[in-house]
Amino acid sequence: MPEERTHKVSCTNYTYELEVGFEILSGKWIPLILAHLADGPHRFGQLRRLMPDVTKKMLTQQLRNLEKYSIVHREVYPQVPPVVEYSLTPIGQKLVPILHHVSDWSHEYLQLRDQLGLN
Amino acid sequence: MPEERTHKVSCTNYTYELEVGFEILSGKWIPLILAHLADGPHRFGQLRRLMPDVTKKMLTQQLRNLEKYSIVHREVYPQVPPVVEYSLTPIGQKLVPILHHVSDWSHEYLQLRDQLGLN
DNA sequence: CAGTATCCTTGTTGATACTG
DNA sequence: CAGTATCAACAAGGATACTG
Repeated sequence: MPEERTHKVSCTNYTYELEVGFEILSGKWIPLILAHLADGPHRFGQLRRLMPDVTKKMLTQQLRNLEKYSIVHREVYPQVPPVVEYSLTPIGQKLVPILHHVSDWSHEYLQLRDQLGLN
Repeated sequence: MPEERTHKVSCTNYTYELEVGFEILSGKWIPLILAHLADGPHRFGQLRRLMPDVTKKMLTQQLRNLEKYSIVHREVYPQVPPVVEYSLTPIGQKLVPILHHVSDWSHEYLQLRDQLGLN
């Protein structure tokens, strides 16, 4: 149980930080990429096989964004053919519990909708 | 401390639920709207004043989406002029801790970037 | 293997004017 | 007050071909 918040949730810092977080997390494949990297470091080709619907272009683009934000580390082993390994940075690791919470919430949400016979 | 997960995070159900959650949360003004509704029910005009950068069209559109997903309840009081009040549903309430976590994470993230002198 | 480059389609957001 | 309707602008994503 987290400690009670005494300030209104919509104070300026709070909403600014909220938007920062969601901006980093926004992107069609970002949560999926993070979920896979949460299992450990992966090579580019491994990620591609885990996410067959994502084109190389999009996978590269979103990984580069995550790298720019220091969420993901990109390690290049200069070999021929090249080997590139992606992994979560320490601050990236700290996003993982949030992914769990979202997944848990969705689970409950989907169950509720089933119960009510919606959709 | 949440209990240890024994399954790989990227198993099918997990990733599906992850995407459901993030789909509901996606939309430029969604987190902000939810943050304000977390403080209690608000009328349309109140929300507008709290979010002056959001056009009426976008505010309506995103509120209607949240209503469609049963995250938000829309109560119309048939008066002239009309009064419409928006509030979080029970399952919508359960999203609030996730917003807190994202904001907390961002706070830590921004501090770290400051420390490292990045950006 | 791990990308880039280019072009194109689609989805999202915004500006503005109008309404019960 | 709480919206709609219409159109325009822009951003995000995808298909395909090429490369060190």
